[in-house]
Amino acid sequence: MKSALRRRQIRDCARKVISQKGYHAAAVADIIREAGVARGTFYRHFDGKRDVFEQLIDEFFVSLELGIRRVDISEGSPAVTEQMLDNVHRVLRILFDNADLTRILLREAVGIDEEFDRKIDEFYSRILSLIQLSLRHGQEMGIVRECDTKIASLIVLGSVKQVMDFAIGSRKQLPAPQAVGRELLNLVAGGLFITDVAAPGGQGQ
Amino acid sequence: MKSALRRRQIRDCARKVISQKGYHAAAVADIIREAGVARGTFYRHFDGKRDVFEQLIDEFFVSLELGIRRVDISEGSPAVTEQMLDNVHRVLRILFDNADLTRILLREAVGIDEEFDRKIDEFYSRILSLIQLSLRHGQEMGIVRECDTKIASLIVLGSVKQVMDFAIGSRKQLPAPQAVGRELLNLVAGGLFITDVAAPGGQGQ
Amino acid sequence: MKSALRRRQIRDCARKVISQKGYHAAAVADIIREAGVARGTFYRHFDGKRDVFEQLIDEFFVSLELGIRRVDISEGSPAVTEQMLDNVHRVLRILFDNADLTRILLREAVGIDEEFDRKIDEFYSRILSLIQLSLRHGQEMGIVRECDTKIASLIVLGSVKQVMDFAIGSRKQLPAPQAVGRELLNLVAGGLFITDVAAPGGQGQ
Amino acid sequence: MKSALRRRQIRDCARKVISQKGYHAAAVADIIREAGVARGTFYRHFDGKRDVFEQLIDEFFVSLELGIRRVDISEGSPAVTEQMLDNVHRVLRILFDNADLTRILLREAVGIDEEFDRKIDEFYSRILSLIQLSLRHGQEMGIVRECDTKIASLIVLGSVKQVMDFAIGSRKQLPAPQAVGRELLNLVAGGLFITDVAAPGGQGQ
DNA sequence: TATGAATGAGCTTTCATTCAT
DNA sequence: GATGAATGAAAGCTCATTCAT
Repeated sequence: MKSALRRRQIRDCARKVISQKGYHAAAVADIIREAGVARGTFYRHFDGKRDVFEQLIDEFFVSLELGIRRVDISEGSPAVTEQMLDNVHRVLRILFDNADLTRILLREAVGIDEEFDRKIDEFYSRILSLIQLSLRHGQEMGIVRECDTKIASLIVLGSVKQVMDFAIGSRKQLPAPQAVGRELLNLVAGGLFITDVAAPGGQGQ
Repeated sequence: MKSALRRRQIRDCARKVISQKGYHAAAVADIIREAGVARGTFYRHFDGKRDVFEQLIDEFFVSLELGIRRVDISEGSPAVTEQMLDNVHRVLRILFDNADLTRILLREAVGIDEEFDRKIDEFYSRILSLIQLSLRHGQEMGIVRECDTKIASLIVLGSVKQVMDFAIGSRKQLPAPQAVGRELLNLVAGGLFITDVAAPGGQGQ
Repeated sequence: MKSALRRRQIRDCARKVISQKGYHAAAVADIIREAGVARGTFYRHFDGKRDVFEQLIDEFFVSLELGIRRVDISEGSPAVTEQMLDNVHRVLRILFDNADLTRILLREAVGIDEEFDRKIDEFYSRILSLIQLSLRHGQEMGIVRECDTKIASLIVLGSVKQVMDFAIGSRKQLPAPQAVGRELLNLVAGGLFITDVAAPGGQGQ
Repeated sequence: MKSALRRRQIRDCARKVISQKGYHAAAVADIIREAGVARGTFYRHFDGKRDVFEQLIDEFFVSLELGIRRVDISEGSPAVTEQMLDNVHRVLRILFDNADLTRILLREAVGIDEEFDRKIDEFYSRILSLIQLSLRHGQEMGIVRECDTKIASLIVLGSVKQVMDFAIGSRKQLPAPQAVGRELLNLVAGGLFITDVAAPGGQGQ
């Protein structure tokens, strides 16, 4: 059981170091220095730098996916709208509470190698499917207007990612997650801004 | 003048190689092999791998920023809505026409090093300012509803990025830019989907 | 402690290789081949070629400076003349016993770079000060005739260097240090400025 | 004939650059920049960096060797002592007047490669022979006392080199060559082995 | 003759990983 | 399990030299 603790300790240090220096700039030497263990110890617990990193990401993926509950459309369950908003809220909270992992996901996990890119693509694909499913349910229940739900889900995802990226980037101080959540929801979920574009599809672009 | 051609040739090869293998996986050796020139030739024209890469990105930034025109609100100019839509269209076209550079921008230029991150952050900042300015103009003219224009601009940017990322990722075949543009505009610009979220701001999350 | 041994082993090989091929011609590859270690091992123990070289020189400087004892002019101490001669003898012995380092100092450590040149200049400055001090003491005691002790010390140093350089250069076989020492002393110390060394070596060499 | 001028111009620039930066640090690029010519032009006139350098040294050797006249012991010629002193004076003047070449000879021409080392050794050998010959003549005429003329000549050479090295090294300002020459001569020539130089100490050092 | 773009051998250095203790 | 010295493939880069124009 000692082993599991060691593993976690090293993983935490890797998380810290990588979120600060970036995946490529973070050397194994940095991680073990931070953890106060020897090189060999590191390799006893992980297959290598990529491995710790992958575990970090995997773990975060699990957290996030656990935060997203499938919309329950059976009798007596809460309003679909509310369930969707709750999902967004939970996810935002996880992202805010794990700013370093969020940073890693958005900024460091990109472009590691093909296989890793695929893994991340697959994660986002699953997220997109869930969003799309929710939107479809909303449409079925007449509370989401007709649209290409594929693209709509991309917009939801992209918006969350960009807002989080901004929140992370502005080092000064993170905006309160509640505030960000509210704004985001008002805009994305509540209806956007250009009030009078009557029949946008008509413009023949 | 020959020199400029050579430089361009190498830059084009770097563009190809990096968009295929990624920044870190692409070695200078790969670039010069692709270009069919000697090592020294590469270093005669560029300070190093990072330098070509930076030039690639810089050039792309210029293209993109040239594609975004400030909204003209003087008498007799086209409707603000139309100008905004034109901007989105032009940018989408540039992104689609330079799928490899777009891929590089979205997937490879992230996490190179701190200085580079800053450069990209600054680019996005400028873009965000332009979007925000347009939205403010729209509000002044009563065609964009009241909202936090900062976050709204993040949503516009994030949406475009995510849609493009998806378009790039689906290797099979890129969706027609027109189609993507239309959908995106309908949704982002025209108003979103959840029809009846009455007063989401009230929930005080 | 193993580490210190490795370090010494590599340093010794560097000493051998550099004294044979010269600083510039000696590649790190040559040193590690001689030492039978991997590239990484070399860089684990030294910052680079310059670093080993500097350590080599530093170490030699220490040996040499340890060989030069300040002239003791208190009651009951050996004659100043004798102490001066002893110093020259000790230094000559060290130089002869470390012919390779002497060669490195005289022939390879020159013109490496500005900083190194300064380091060597400083070493010689210290030596010159010691020589000058001895001469001054000799003058005070009336056994060294009046002269510009600054230039006199340059002459002593230059003579030793040139004689050693010659000894090293004649690859065939080094002259016996005793012989060289005796000649040198007779001429520099005995015939030069020390006025009353009546019949210094009996000239019989 | 234009060609000869070009050659000289480039050689002069090489002289300047090399004396400032050192042989290894001075790149061909530095030399041609200083000379304001193209790379190809440089290689049209010289076989390479080593070649200019060698020419520089060769030329200096010629100057120096021209400055040393064989001692004339025929009837009616000036006193041998005077001829010897004249030689030293002439050489010192050349060295002082060409401080940059002197610097190159003493500090940069050492340890270039084996062949070059040999060339320089041979130069010094010739100088040593001339010195030794003078000393022998002096001995024959009873004005130089008995000693090992080989080592005595090394001492003369080493002294001059060291004094010049010091003069060059003290960047502040070169001591007047006359002063240095006088000091040097008083000590080396006057006080050393020449037995009957009546009152060399008188010249007010 | 002058030019300067092109060459490429060869150098230093890094760092993820292995393995004997 | 822990250690850290050793490994060596692989990368970036320099610069003296060549050669087509």
